[in-house]
Amino acid sequence: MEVLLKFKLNEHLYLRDPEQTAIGKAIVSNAIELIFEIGFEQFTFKKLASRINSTEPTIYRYFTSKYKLLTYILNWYWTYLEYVCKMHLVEVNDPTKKMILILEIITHHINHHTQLHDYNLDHLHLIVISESSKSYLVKEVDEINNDMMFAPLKSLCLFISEVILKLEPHFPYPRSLASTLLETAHNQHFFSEHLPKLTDNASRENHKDYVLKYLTRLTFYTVKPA
Amino acid sequence: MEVLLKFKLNEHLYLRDPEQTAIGKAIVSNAIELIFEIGFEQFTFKKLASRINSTEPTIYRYFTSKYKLLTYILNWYWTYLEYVCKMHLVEVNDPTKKMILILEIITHHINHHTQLHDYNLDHLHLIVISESSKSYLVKEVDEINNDMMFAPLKSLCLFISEVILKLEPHFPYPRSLASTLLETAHNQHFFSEHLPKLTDNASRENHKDYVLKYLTRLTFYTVKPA
DNA sequence: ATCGATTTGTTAGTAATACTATCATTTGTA
DNA sequence: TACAAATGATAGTATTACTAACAAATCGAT
Repeated sequence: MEVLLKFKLNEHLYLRDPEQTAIGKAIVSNAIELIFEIGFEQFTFKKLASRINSTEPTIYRYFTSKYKLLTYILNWYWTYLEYVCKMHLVEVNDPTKKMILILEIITHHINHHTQLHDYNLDHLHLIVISESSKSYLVKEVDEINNDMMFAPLKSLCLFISEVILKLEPHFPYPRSLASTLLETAHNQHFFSEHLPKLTDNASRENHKDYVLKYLTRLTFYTVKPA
Repeated sequence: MEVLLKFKLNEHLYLRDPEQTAIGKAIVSNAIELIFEIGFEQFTFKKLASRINSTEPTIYRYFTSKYKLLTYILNWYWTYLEYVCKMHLVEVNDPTKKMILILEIITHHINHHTQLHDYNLDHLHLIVISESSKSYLVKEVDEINNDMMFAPLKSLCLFISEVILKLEPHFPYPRSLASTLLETAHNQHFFSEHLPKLTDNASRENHKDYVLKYLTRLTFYTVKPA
């Protein structure tokens, strides 16, 4: 039996569902690799087309723009992350242990690289770190949001906030802390790697370990009552 | 006597110093307005040129690209913010009061809109919220950093980290907390306004007040010893 | 007030980007 | 085998991100 993770994502994200065809899957997985290699600004459909031995119009038949494709990839990631969190937390009862697991998952300490999918998760993680904010930091954010295109991120955030509330039922900022942890996981990793003066990681390495320790302090001190 | 704030910024940021000429100042102040109005993605030198009744080549004689111009604007902002922090903190001795003032300044609660400069600070604040991460979340971050183009942000971060250490001398993450506070001030403001499900501000308004309260909790709980 | 240097304006041009249209070909499916 | 759907090939447009070349305006020092 072959098990394969497939997430049916919001239909506004694509014209043709890329999960349904070989070329669609090639578009997404090669987009991840290409954005990883050259960054989102340099990434074009023309370059992607030539990488998969296809043509621009074919890619446009799946995605209307590179922003939509990026948002699709990010939505896949958020959906995947929530799935992994739920998998790991299902048999854990202690809220503290739950929270630690969540921090380990969002900093990519837990090996969730089972081959249940077609994408390179290490590269995807680095894309999320560098590019995820570009999907919502745009003038069109409200229309995009109306089309539910950030639903997976909101859902993950809600899930984490519920664990935070189990930890401390009267904590007044569970959602903000959840979104802060997700965002901070990204920017502290990026800073640790590229702008280390903005962090306290003097080692110039072990970015994931550093971020996990910092987030652990941030979380458990912030939530506990005075 | 006329007092005017002028910051001499890193020379790698421009070809010709925009503070030195009327057209240079027009480029920067109108760039702030135009980016505020249409966002950085839609912003072009051509549109900016027509807004100041000039031409593209003139702007290119000051800035080599719109990214450099954005980085210039952000550097002006970080330099300005550190200046304002130092102004307000100079006669305050209590570290807790210092820290509260810093949080008020970075969330734009303190009226630092004295007309000592040519720029619209409210618009600049909103640009910083939406666009600042785009200056460093690029593939060229390491070369840009080598040219000291993030020095003002690092300097501000260091300044805040020193106040954090006065609050709690053995706190192990003063720089990370400082950079987290700056980044979180932006993204929670943005979320509160555009993606409120990622926050606990149900009011759909008073974003600055909400962010200040949240950051206050985050800061003082995180730094204090267990 | 004049000369020379610097800055700006004008015009034009290029390569690349972000698409779209059209039609031929291939493929998968009933 | 036939038909629809997907893909490929080709071409084209408007815009963007620049650069070149030269003329006009301005500014500073004498």
